[in-house]
Amino acid sequence: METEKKKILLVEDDPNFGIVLKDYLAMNDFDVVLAKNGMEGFEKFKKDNFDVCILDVMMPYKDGFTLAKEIREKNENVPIIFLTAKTMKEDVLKGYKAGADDYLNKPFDSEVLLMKLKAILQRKATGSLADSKQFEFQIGHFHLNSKLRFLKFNDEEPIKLSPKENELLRLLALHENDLMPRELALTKIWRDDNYFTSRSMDVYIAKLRKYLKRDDSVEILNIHGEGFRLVVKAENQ
Amino acid sequence: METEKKKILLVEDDPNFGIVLKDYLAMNDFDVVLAKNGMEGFEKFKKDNFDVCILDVMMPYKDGFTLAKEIREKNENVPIIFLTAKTMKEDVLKGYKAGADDYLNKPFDSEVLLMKLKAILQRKATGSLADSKQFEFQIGHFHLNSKLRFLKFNDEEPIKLSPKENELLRLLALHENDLMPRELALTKIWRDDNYFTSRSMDVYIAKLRKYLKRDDSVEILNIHGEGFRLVVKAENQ
DNA sequence: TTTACCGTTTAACCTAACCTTAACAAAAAT
DNA sequence: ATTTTTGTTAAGGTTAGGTTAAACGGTAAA
Repeated sequence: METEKKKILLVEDDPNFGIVLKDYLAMNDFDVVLAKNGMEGFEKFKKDNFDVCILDVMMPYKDGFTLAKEIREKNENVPIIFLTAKTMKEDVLKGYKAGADDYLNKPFDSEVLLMKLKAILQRKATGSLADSKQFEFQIGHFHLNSKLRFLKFNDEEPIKLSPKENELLRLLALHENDLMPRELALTKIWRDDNYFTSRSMDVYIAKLRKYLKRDDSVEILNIHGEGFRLVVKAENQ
Repeated sequence: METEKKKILLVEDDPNFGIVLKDYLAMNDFDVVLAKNGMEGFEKFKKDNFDVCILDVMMPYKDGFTLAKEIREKNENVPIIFLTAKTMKEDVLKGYKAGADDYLNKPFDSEVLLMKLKAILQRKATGSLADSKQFEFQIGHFHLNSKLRFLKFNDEEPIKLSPKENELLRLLALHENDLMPRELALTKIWRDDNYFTSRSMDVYIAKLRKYLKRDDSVEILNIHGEGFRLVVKAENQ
């Protein structure tokens, strides 16, 4: 039985918004610690154990992204949610979002935040621990947005991905340059490991290869009998 | 109760335009202080408390970005709106980094400026957690007034929206450029998530698409099995 | 009361999206 | 050489979504 309140570190420089959000989360049975800038946030993070961190990206002195990196050095697993301005251009945010467990555009719907918190804590509780949901990736010249299910190559029209394409590419990206075992994808995405699901997966590998063809520095290699490897060759730029 | 007029610092080097804009804002119940260059702007900023700053970017001696940085050093929270030439793109990004809350391309629609001012002041007041409080949206060239239930395209006759059309578009606008999950709309608007309400929602999506067709830069995309996405493409002309 | 109107739901039909399975070719392992 | 695994394309079936029109139900005008 888990009767303890979940602890949230909230780092937000706007004092009005910070307090409103803190109260709202407290009302919904979270234990919230509010820090009003990146430095204070990091101090508070070191002194306690948090279940989730919610970081504003745009803060003076130390932005949310920098803070996230420091937090990651201390703790690889704690889920991080970024709050970003809606007016920021996507390419500006690309870098920020990569490495996030989730993000929300400000202003946002408080119910959506609660949903996300619930989902993240649920995921952690059910033991799929290291699998906290990172869903944006830079893959060579591609940008994968796994939440909106699209793959963008430079400035081209985004390619829409089907759920299976998306999950598979995401799993490969999580193991970038490393082995992504067949069995892992089959159990995680297909929920069953048999001849047919295995063949189905091969079909999806072929589809992904077709998409990724436009960037020579990216390819999916097979390791016979083991699985696949998403290889991103280093560029000179 | 907030009966005080909101105080605006307007920094604009073109004297004609500056005076016209000042008068227009004054007419709309703002208390406007006009400065005609960056240096004068900073002096006036130090001597008073402003709710918003509107800064022209291109000014002699001290440009708007530089001024913004100085203002930020004094006050981390005051909202800043930039007025920029339409052709600038790099500079816009630079502006965001300096901590802009919004920007407008010159020449601009004075009503749009009012809208942005209202939105920003609203956000500050409510801490932007105002999912139930935001009723006006700029959607590309459209303006949605969700309280009065109309959608206006440029200067055309406003389109009257039915309650369902209105709520659905509002929910999409709240999630602009992001996923608006089917389930969210169904539970929030239809209060029930079943086959029929889902089909009903699709009908309303079709209606909204028809309205939005007159602006090429706005569209409602479907994310199969997940929900919809109101996409507003950035203008480049 | 009847009629007209409006917003909404339901129905119907069609297309697009998605996933699996089959089939055959190529590569790797035995 | 034979078997197993993988690469790839295409056909098939299922479900979700796009769209239009008719049916429904409530309310206001006649």
